[in-house]
Amino acid sequence: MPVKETRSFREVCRENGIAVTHQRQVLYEVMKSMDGHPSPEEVYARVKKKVPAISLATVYKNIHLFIESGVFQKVSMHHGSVRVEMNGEPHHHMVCSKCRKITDIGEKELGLVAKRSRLPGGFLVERYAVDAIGVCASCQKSSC
Amino acid sequence: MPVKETRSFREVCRENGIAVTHQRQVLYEVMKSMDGHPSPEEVYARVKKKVPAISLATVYKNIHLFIESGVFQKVSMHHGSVRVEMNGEPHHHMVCSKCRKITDIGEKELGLVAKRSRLPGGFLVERYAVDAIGVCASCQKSSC
DNA sequence: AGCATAAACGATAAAAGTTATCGTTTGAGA
DNA sequence: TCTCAAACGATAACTTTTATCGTTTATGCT
Repeated sequence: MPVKETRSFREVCRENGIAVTHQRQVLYEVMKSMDGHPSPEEVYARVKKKVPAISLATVYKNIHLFIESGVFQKVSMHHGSVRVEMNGEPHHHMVCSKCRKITDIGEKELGLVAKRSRLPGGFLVERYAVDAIGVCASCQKSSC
Repeated sequence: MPVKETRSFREVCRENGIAVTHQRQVLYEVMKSMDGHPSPEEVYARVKKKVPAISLATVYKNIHLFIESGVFQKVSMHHGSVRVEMNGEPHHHMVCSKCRKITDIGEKELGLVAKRSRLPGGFLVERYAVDAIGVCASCQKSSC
């Protein structure tokens, strides 16, 4: 049994002022062991094998907690609904992590990018989509 | 009334083999006139002012049609459920537009990025999330 | 260790976003 | 103008996520 891992999880909890529960710990360890970019349902299915009585709500609540605490990250700023792009010009996005606003920024203004069309594994690039994730000017001013 | 716009919409429809309906045309023009990255609900609210009887389902169906036809684009490829990132190393993603698989790629392998922490408008960058969107090796081989 | 309290849990209802169904209406080509 | 496939509106259903609430558990204090 990995004592070191256990300790680091307890430390993570202490740092963030959250309780060390059995469900939380198993969830953390299962997620750590998963490759790729699982959805909450996939995580739930895996955790359920070890803690059959766990609730999906608990999985969601703790995934959020881990993300808020910075233990894990969201792959994308999950926009909640489909967003449509009508701007035909090549550009990227500034995404505010507080208010979720998406603002266009031109390729040149962003100051990017090596334009490689082949990546390792033979992946053929059609386009790059860059999100600069941070805090917009007005959210920096407001306290909330 | 913008005859030129009307014509270009008719051409778009002809190119894609879809009918020119009143709802479709109003939807197209409203979307063209909107700044930013509206959600289907926002588009629906706007279109409803001009075509009060329009159905939300029609808005969804046509937004999909426009995206499939390449008239507009999706802002982000991975939407549907939250995806969690457990890989702590700085990296980005290769997203296959055919099979939707998301593969990690290290910052150095990608050969990217200007590390600016301030962007125009005072936007404060916390991190960059880069999606290289294209076709993965196995999808290049397969015909479908 | 025992106890009080706040936090977390499970079950489940509800909300939000999206898709499917189906009967009716409409546009495109003959 | 007529025919028929396509598109429409209404709405049910489905998926994902969040909120509610009564019960259980972890934590800090004695």
